[in-house]
Amino acid sequence: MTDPVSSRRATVPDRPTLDGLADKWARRWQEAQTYAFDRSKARADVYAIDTPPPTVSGELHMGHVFSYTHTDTVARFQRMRGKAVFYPMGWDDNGLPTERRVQNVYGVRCDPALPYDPEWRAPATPVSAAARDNPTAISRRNFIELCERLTADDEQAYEELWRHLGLSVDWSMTYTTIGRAARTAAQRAFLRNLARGEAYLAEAPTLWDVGFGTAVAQAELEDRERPGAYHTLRFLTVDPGPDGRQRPEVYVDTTRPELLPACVALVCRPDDARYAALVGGRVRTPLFGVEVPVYAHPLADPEKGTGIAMVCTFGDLADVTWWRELRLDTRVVIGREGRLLPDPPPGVAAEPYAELAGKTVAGARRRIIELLAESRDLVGEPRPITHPVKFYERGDSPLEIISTRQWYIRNGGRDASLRAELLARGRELNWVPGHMRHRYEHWVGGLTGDWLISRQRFFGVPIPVWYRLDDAGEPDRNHPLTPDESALPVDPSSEPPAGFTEAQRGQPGGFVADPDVLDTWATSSLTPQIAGGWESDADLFARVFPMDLRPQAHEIIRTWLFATIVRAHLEHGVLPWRDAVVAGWILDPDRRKMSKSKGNVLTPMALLREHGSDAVRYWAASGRPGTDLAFDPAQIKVGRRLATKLLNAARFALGLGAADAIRAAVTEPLDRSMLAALGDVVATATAAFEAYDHTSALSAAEGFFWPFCDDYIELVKERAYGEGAAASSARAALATALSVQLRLFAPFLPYATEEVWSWWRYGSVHRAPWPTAHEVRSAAPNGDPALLPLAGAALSQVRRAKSERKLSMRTEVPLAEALGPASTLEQLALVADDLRAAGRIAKLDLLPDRTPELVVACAF
RNA sequence: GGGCGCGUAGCUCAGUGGGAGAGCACUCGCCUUACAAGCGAGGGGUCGCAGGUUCGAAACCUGCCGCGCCCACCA
Repeated sequence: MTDPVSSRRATVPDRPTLDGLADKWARRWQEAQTYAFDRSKARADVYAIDTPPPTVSGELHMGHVFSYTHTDTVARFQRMRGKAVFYPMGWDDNGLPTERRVQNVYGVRCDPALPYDPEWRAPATPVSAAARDNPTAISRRNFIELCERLTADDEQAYEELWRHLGLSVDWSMTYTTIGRAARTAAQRAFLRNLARGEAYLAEAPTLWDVGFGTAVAQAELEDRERPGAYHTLRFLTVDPGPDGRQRPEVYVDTTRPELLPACVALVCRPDDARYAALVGGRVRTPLFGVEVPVYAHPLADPEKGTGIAMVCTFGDLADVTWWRELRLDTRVVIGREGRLLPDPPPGVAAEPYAELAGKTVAGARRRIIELLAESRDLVGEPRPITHPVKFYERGDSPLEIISTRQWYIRNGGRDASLRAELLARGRELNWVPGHMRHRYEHWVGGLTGDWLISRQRFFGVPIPVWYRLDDAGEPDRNHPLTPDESALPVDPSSEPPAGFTEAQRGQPGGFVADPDVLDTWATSSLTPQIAGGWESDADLFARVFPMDLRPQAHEIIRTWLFATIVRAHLEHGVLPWRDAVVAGWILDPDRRKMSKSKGNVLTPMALLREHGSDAVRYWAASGRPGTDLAFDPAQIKVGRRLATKLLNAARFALGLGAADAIRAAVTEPLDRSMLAALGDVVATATAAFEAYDHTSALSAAEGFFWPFCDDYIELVKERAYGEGAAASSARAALATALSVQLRLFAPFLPYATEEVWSWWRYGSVHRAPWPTAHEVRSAAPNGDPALLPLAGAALSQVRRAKSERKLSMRTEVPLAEALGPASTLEQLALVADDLRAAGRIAKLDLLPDRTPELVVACAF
């Protein structure tokens, strides 16, 4: 039997249409719980997906549609193969993107010093640009309420889009990264890291975003090309030595003259003869007259500027390296607001510094250039350059480096053995495509420090820690107070630690809360644990963890993928998943990365409504993992054509009575040939899906389907109309082919296939078993796959004869002669009746000939 | 500066040692009772360039050119 499900009389619409299918089936799938995870299945029978929770930042774009469709095709394939597919959705609503959006939409800023105002109401509509520039200060709690309100609206819209697109998600398992489960998991994991010594608190130079007022991590940096200028400053040597052995002055190029009061040394390369005599001596900074040492260090680049660098605390990461390795002094001048501090650092005279105090970096730079020019310590004119400047990837102003106290998690950045373990995890992971592994290797190999996880922000998971205050009111940061895991999640800023009362907050002998929140990656690095019920649903966790698949974008290998591996390695000692499939970009038709600002009219929902979800999914599925894909409306139209064709071909086959004939014997050579070829297609598509090559699976199915329609159906049409064994053979083959092809297309075109399935089958095609080559071949044993292409080629020649004479295809051919090798003609004889019927050939002669290939000559 | 990937028809892309392909676009036809939102036929490429390996290279090796992405220490 080809199908265990008993067939029923087909009920086929007269004019099938794609319109309205998404609304109809999305609702029915929800009602029928078609995609519900069956948690009675054991781990071996589960396929678990660690879905990327999209950032809740206003709108999903076509890039999301692209990559989430890929994952959905995999989920549907695995489900049809009999796996219980664990496919939750998450929303990443925690963190800076949400805060920024709240600030912009409502024209507010958070001031944690303000009291909560329960009467305060946000503007009902997005505010003007002017209001954004002069934001209203509101309390932390008011601010968080706005974050929650805005993300709730967005998440509803996101879900609607995903449902319309047809993602086969189990929506009962949805999580958010600010939700209770995520806060609990993030705090629990942090506390365990702390208990094992993997999390620690340290005071150190930190990358600092002035705009957001928070520290950021190495993984969140990006370089941007910015205009700058070299300023040549004149330093005087303190002691030129006997006979002026050393030069009396030295010229130093800097792009940041405003950091002159923070200068702590000059550095040149050890082998640089120009400055060799200076090394070990001291020079005096211009304007401030501070004596600083001159050192040699291999990091100095003789090609840059004058070849000798001014080291400041801190202008860039090289300064940090020199400061640490050369044990330099610390002279801090830049504060957390990005302005020069009111007081000069130790050893710097108050008088010229007062000219700079309180100014922004840019303002201080303008003023110090004037001062240096007046004192003739600025040599020549500033020379404009363009150079890469470090930014927080979501920030608007260049990062500063400020010494602050922060929490870190060990990630191998300072620990060779942990780094080696994490590199080994990367090699253990199955990367698709394989070359994406390099991104991981290089990132982990190039780490310069541990993972900074604390953020001086508001809408995030609070760091679950308090500090005891001594009698002088000073916090004891060496012995943080932690909650019991059973108390999680906690908000230390509104709950006291065990053994204290709220009245003791901030009092000597009492306690104080750590004011910071966790970086959003410190939560989203736990998505397998959050979604899988870690420590809250042990039964579920055992069935889904470690997961099978992590689908994600390549630009967050260094963040999300790496951080997730770090957390699972530290907590569970395993990889969090077996396979990582990395999606490519969506490009504009002009080959540039598609940007939200340019995406204007291309909102996903508008495209889904205009072309239909199956059509958009078809376009998305034409991109393979790791490969960029141009947005192409023409491809969407092709997808729509395919889905429409599927409806019409099915309508035709079922109209012939194929549904009732599905169990009849397939006896005719052409029918057996078609099914033999289809068996090969099934084998190809299955192997492709197993290798996450959904594109090849689709093209195999599609490559079969069009000739099936244009040649096979045309060839058997006349026979299938008739009576007897030959007719029922055609109808049975049509029914089997339809059933198999619907299932092959189901992962890509879930709506059209489900619609057709509903005309004649029971249940959902998405719960039907994935076809097997064995199933198809046993329905029609010993088929010769070559017959159908041969018959198709012969028919094509007849069609060409008519086309060249500008005749209708229904024109009768009085006589056709088929010439070719005897063996070919023997094969053709097996399908000659079908060929005559389809070509409207009155008389067909088969004439053995020395022509190497079949030639069909038509006489009219 | 380092790494990774890409370069095949006008466009979007398959093809990894033996016939240069698909879809779209284009041209010419066809009311053909599943589908005119359809069908049939056709034209179109020195496979980025130059060497090498091989009986044979779009494919393998080397170099170069161009494009993209990721990373990199702001003097």
